[in-house]
Amino acid sequence: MAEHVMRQGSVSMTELAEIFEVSVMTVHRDLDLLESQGMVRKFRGGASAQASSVFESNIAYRKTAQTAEKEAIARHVVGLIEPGSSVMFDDSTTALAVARHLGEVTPLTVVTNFLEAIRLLAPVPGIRLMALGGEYYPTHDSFLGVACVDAVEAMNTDTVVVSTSAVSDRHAFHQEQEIVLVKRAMLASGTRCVLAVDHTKLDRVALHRVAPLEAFDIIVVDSRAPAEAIQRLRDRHHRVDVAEVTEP
Amino acid sequence: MAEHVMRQGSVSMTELAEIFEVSVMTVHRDLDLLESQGMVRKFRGGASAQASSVFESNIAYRKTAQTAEKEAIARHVVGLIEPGSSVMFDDSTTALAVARHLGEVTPLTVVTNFLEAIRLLAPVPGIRLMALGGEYYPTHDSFLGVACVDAVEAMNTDTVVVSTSAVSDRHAFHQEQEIVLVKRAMLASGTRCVLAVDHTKLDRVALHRVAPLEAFDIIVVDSRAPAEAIQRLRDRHHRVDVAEVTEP
DNA sequence: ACAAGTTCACACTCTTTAGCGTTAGATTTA
DNA sequence: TAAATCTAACGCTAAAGAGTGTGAACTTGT
Repeated sequence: MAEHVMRQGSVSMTELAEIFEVSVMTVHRDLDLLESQGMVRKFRGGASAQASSVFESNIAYRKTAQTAEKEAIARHVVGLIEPGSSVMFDDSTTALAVARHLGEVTPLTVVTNFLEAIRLLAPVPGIRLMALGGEYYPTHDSFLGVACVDAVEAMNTDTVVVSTSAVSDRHAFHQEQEIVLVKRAMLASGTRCVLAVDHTKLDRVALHRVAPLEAFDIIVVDSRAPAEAIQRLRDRHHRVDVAEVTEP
Repeated sequence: MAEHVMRQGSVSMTELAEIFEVSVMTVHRDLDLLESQGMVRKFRGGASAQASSVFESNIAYRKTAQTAEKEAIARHVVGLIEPGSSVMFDDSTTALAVARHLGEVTPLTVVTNFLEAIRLLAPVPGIRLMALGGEYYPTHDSFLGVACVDAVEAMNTDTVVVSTSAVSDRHAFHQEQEIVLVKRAMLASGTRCVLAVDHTKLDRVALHRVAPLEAFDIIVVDSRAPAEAIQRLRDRHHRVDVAEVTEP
């Protein structure tokens, strides 16, 4: 339903009800949900799409996008992690995919500010979980802010895995300042830093520079990335690992 | 079933199966669960009770104990909190009862290291949630350790609500060092400190002293506390609030 | 003031999930 | 080795939950 609102830009309640063959009440409920997630805006009589920049940074959307690619990247990243070491990662859906596989490389110390990952890893045996505190941001389902940056700076892990919303030839970018600060702090406290991004992030930019690509030791992309984009990164002396995507 | 093991000290599988009229398989499953929660010890053919000091500090047990009292205390404590202020609380089941009611006094800033409370409050509108990071302890479902103490010390809230496992005439006690350190830090960072304990905690001691009762501005107990115990606390110039227990 | 739009409360259906027992196979003890 | 005990796998049942629709009450805009 969200997709239909996106395409049309603006749709009326009754129109949506007819298209999906459901009652107006259900349309209301679903749109309320989408609105609370920041996907659409509601107004009397209908709903309209959000600016794309807004909803692209929204969890509900991010979770559904490029799942196959993220899964592939996650599997590759987990292979880079050695049992017994420590890993820190941020509040990205790519990191969440990584988290799902961390039970396979125990024992492990895991540090994160991402609540969903905390929920996921808390019951896993063999994982020593450290949470980064901070102010809770519902739109990201994670803890950010000064308290979080402080907590990151008090730690050091063997591996840091971060993902950013855009990557050019020279820099990694993100649109939100709060998140940029946390990611930067993470990069400073990892012995080895991994940038995990799917192919849709390449050759794009966003408002804030997170860091130059030299700050990362390894860049992991999925195999749907254009060969020439990968080559350009390699030409700049970056180590680029390509994760093979299996599913359609 | 846990209670029966406690009373008998040691029981055989088949005996339990007959008493509760269930299959031996079910007894196995339930005991495995209780064992993973640290409530009992299993051996071939049966199970035995844990030392009482061990299981009293165990979440699974604490959650089921004195729920009516905790509910009454929680309602009273919530009444002490003003909308717009900030509250910090620890990983006690009493605090969890308080958390359930915090949605009634919004807007509010809430700080805690208790994962279950975080799960509970994260979706509540009107609550600005700050999480205290640290190492995750499955037995308490909370974040403790140096990182947590540091995080607490970096904050200041209007009200601090803590509960301890034992309270004498002069001190509050707790049996675990990690938790004691966090509670102490919390007491130091609250403008007003509330001690919330049900009547079973009174006139008891535990291994570690958390703080003298002077450190608390208000002590909240339930109405099942012996009148003379309350009087003794009041004689020492403590403000003691009594929360009326309604349910049986 | 009226009509369109919205929200609330309740009931219904369908899916999911938790708990239990049975059987069969593995492990341990005597 | 034999008997007892434990574990794993499968299917069943009952309870819980999510999603939906209906009608009444309320709000908003013209």
